[in-house]
Amino acid sequence: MRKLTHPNHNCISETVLFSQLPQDELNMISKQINYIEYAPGETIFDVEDDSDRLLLVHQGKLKISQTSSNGKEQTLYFLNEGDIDGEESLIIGSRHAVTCVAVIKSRICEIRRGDFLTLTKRQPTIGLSLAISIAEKMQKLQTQQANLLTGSVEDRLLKFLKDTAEETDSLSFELPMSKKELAAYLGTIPATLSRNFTKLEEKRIISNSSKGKIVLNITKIDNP
Amino acid sequence: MRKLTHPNHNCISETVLFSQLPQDELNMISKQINYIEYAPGETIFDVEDDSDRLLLVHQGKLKISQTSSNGKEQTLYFLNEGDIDGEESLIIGSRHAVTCVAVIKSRICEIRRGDFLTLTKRQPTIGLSLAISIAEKMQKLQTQQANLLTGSVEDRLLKFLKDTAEETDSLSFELPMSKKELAAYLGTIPATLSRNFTKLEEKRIISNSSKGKIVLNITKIDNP
DNA sequence: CGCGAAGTTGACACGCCTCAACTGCAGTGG
DNA sequence: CCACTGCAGTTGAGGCGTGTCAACTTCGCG
Repeated sequence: MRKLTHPNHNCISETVLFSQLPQDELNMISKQINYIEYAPGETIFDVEDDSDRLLLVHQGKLKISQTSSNGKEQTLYFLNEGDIDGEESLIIGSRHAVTCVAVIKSRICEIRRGDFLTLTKRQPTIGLSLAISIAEKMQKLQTQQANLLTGSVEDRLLKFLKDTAEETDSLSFELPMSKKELAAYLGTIPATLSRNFTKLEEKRIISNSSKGKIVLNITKIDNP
Repeated sequence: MRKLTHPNHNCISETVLFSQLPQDELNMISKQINYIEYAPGETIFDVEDDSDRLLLVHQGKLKISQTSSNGKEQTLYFLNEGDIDGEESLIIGSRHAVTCVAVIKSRICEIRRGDFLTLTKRQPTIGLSLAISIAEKMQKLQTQQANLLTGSVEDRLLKFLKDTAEETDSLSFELPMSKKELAAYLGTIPATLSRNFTKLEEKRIISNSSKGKIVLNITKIDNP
């Protein structure tokens, strides 16, 4: 990690969490944030880390994962440009068993818990914004994990591909991550994932055109 | 469901969510809550229900479950006396794919979303309380599901038994729910659960004494 | 070119789900 | 009071998906 000088870009004002605040308040917060660059693979925080802070992703991609009692690691979700994370740690304190690492080179604005708490006293309305932010994340996490809990790897993979197609607004796209990472995200291992890609190809649901491009052969994207 | 007269018991003031509010505010909210009794098996809300409201469980036991795309139902958690639920629906609107049913006869205080939103405008600090409440639930849910995602049924069952022993503060206890429900909670089916109970008995980890009582044979409860 | 990681493919075993039959128990009604 | 019914729970047989282990190929990079 490498601490950077204050960015001309203002992470704060672009965030829904703070967008309602008056200008002078924004200026105060700006002085309290750290702007930090992380190299690929670097850990932003992990289980033993107790320095609680809010993350505003300015550039790059982060991965949030969880390691359960038997030692297996499960990817929960990714953070991309503009995403916020760590809202819970602001109010509860440290997050248990959650790890955050940079997937690629990333630049992040960080706000420490203490600074945030004093802010909430001056600006009580921010609590509601925070609640909204957390609630949205919870719903996201909930539906993600519901998919993991039920259904086969094939089901999960297909659902992921459909979702990706929807996001990119195209039936032909590249995977947003490596297959190894995708396996961890889908709660499986590369070997099994590979077989399921083959399955879908044999069923003519996808075709694997040149250079890792995925083509979905579905007339109607019927996601719930 | 059966609407009851206003309870002499005040759900509101006992809830952390509202405990900070002044008395006159508490009185106002009290007029807006509904006090309702649900029979066992009755649905409090489900996927298609869009009447968003906060639930304060006064008596009884409720079950929150989720049905994923392939039709399988997964129990997420239970609500007991004093528990709150539906915080997310207050601010986001309806919760997707989540169902709530009464396990036994239950009495619940309900606050409608609209009423709550006007409340937050008068009392902005309540937003932070709400955020805390949601964040805590999110952590709970997160660790619960992490256990589901990894490890065998046997692991999950044993962990559940240990947790239950810890809660009841005794190595000898009755299951807090039927084995059928426990199966759904552990993400499996009764048949598989039954076999795993047998496994644990053969390993002398538990003994199934008279009348459904479980006895854990562990010198040290070594939960992480 | 050579190294290491990513990805693929095969053999294999095991856990879990499916289906099904059977038992035990509680509630119901004749 | 005792069949009848229905549901919870158990047990068995069987099959499929998935994790494990291992060998091999492919790819990217110094």
